[in-house]
Amino acid sequence: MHNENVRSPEQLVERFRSEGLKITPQRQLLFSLLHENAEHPTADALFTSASALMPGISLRTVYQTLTDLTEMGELGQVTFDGGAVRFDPNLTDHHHAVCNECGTIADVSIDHLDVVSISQPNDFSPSSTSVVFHGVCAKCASPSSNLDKPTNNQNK
Amino acid sequence: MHNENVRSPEQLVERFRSEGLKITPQRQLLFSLLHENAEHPTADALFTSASALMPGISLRTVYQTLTDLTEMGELGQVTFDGGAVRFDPNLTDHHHAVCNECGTIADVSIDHLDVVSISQPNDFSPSSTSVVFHGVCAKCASPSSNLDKPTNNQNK
DNA sequence: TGTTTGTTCGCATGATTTGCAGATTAGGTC
DNA sequence: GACCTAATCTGCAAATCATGCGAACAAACA
Ligand SMILES: [Mn+2]
Ligand SMILES: [Mn+2]
Ligand SMILES: [Zn+2]
Ligand SMILES: [Zn+2]
Repeated sequence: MHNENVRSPEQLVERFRSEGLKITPQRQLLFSLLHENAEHPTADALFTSASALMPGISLRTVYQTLTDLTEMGELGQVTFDGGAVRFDPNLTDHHHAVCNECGTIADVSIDHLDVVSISQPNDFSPSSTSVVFHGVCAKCASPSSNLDKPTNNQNK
Repeated sequence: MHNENVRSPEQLVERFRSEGLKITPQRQLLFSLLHENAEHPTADALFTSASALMPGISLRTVYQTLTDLTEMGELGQVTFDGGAVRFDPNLTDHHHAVCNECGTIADVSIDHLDVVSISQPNDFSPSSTSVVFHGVCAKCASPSSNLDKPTNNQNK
């Protein structure tokens, strides 16, 4: 059982405590909202979710905590097409597929070898490579499941 | 001699004329500034260049013209890491290499990439795939040519 | 030269994110 | 439990990038 991607709220509490940082209700709430969250939420989306559970929480605090986590390497950031920054609890090396219809962003794991074989632009030493697929996700493509198809395209 | 990438100022003038659009000095200036421009400039960078040659030109007009060209399919747009939109006269299918040192953005020909072989995320039908390399460009990497090394990292 | 209609320009506004400072509180000490 | 203090939270200002809007302007044409 490997866990290169966990970051449970408990682990984050542990990390914060070990760094001498305080465990506040706001932080704990955000830890839980991020836990196993594969939606690549924006700061504002997390603020909305958080506000429902903790009325009065400040958007500034959400940004602050997300920035802290990012600087600690406990959270990833991605942006697509100039939209707002999206936060990604998935710290594994992976890529993304953005659906033009519903706006969902799915993780795409690519075998390391494949990417390496591709990363060879002349005169350039890439330290990282990101691949973004734009298209239509399975849910939006299947003509049958048109009933529960999400239509909230959350792109900019 | 093929020219899948030209868009000379003259051609754009022709295109605009054929669409019943007017040929203004502002538009002509921007056409020339974009011609064979491989710098992936932002709207503001183009505004600065344009202002030097045509004092009084409005940033609003620059945005307007760039948007028009984009909607006409005569200009591409790319964004990196949440920075400002960059405009790309290179309409061929290609990718980009961003230098962490000097911020330059180089085109990466798709010939070097076998993207098709990699474009197979499960349950997803990609209509386009973009690859971005982050790293150090040849100029910044070579220990010899440290003299004329550009240091203007224009990232956000 | 005059008319028409698209264009330019300046400013307001929207969206996202960060800076700042005072109010608040977590966590340790007695 | 009361107290202290540094860290944190919060509200608001401000920076950046981009777009909406309307009045002034000018390209195209008769
Ligand atoms: Mn992801
Ligand atoms: Mn390019
Ligand atoms: Zn979809
Ligand atoms: Zn460089």
